[in-house]
Amino acid sequence: MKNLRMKAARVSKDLSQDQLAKAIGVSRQTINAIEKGDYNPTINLCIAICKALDKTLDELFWEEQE
Amino acid sequence: MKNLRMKAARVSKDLSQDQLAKAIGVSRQTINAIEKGDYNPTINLCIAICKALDKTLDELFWEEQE
DNA sequence: ACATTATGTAAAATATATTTGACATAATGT
DNA sequence: ACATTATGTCAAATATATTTTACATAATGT
Repeated sequence: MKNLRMKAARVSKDLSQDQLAKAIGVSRQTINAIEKGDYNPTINLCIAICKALDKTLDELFWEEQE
Repeated sequence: MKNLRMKAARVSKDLSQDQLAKAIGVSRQTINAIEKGDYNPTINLCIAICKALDKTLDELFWEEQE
């Protein structure tokens, strides 16, 4: 299950995976893996991603909301 | 930083740390550590906790909301 | 056509989340 | 006073998140 909401939020901020990774302080592969799915990041990393993208946990990581 | 919101949600469901742990399929120590704070659980575990307690990620793990 | 940036992916190493087993104490009920 | 449940905490072991290095390909611009 890809995380398309996260990818959309990143792209709408005009950030590459690499730029987002550096802004947060993790590797590009980690960002790539989270967007790709089948990954289980830590909550602190999710929170850092949310802050960088101006979103909340529910908006990016809670289950499909319509 | 203790997670008092999670503890409150658990207590209001009349669940012990041990009962919640078993319901989710993790160890009691993990639940204890998360409530105690200074812990960095994975997002999947957070989601499992939220579901067990009928809460969302923002309600239990997003920063202090007033 | 060439160079550059962005993305997808893999294997080995490292950091850290989680478990297991154990012990101590507080709280509650009988 | 005793038994039982709930919680707090620790150390060693195990599982897994994350990094590092590396290579391949798609997309874009010149």
